[in-house]
Amino acid sequence: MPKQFDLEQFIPYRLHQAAERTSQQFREHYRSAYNINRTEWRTLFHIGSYGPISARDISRRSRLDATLISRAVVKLEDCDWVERKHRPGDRRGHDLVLTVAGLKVFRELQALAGRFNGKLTDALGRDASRKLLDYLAELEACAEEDLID
Amino acid sequence: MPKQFDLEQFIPYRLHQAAERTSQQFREHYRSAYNINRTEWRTLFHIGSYGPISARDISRRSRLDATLISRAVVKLEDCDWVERKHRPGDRRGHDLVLTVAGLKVFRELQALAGRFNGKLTDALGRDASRKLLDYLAELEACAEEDLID
DNA sequence: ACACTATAGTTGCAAAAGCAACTATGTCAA
DNA sequence: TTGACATAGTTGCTTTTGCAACTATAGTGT
Repeated sequence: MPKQFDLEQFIPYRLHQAAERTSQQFREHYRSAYNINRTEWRTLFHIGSYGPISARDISRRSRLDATLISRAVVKLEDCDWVERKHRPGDRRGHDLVLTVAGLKVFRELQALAGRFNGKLTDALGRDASRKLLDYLAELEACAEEDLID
Repeated sequence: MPKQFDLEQFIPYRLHQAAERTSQQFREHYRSAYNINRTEWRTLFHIGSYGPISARDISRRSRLDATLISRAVVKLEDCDWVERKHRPGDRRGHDLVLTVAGLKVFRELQALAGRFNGKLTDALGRDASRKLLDYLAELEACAEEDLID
């Protein structure tokens, strides 16, 4: 290995550890308060933030498998938080929008996420937080290329 | 929400996205080359890097559920990459060590991980990479505290 | 009209992860 | 000693995720 490879400096590993730990409390909250899982809150946020939007577009944006979004939408419909309407003239996809109840949940979770993120950002410092997001964007771009010989 | 909360700036979300994308190629490799999963390579790396070590200590270090480590160790034993020995005087835990074959796999994957990480580090720059790891450590420490309310 | 291809979404199945309950062993103090 | 508690690990079950195959609809070219 080139210069003593150390697991603790392996970026994908460390990113995953940091992601797990920083999201844990947030996950506990949306689980206990709303009985939804990660895919479901993400789907809710995508519809709330970018809707009307199709399941396929949520899948592309979030890079989650279309299957996951499909099931999440069914669940969110069952909760009466999301409605789907066929786009006029195309019976394949749907436009997904939040219901009034869904919007309420979205706003509550969004406010919580904002405060949550605020604490992380404050702890790190505004400048470092911005740099962190930049680094992450660079890494994501970098991961498009071939990283294995 | 305080100042237009944007999903794309939600640190836990972005960390997870970056982790997924940067680890994808590495995952594909250890899957196709060695038929192991994430928990298994991590367990292998912990034993290779820090062994002899108990399953419980791997669980603590990696923050993976003890169940996962237990099953991973069984799998790695089946591959004849890991051996377990009772610690003298305590029949509860075991010391886990790599076999010769396991060491070979470990070294190969370790070398690959080193090159892989090197490319990420080079893309980001040495200085930024170091800062990134620092930020991640800070965030992980921060996640120990109460971030909700 | 017809075949061919692309798109949107769903279903079924399998792998992976997470949780609670369990066995077995060790520790400690009354 | 023995009773309470702690530790290490395993088993069974459920949830979550991931993949491949499928239906249905739309577009394209001949």
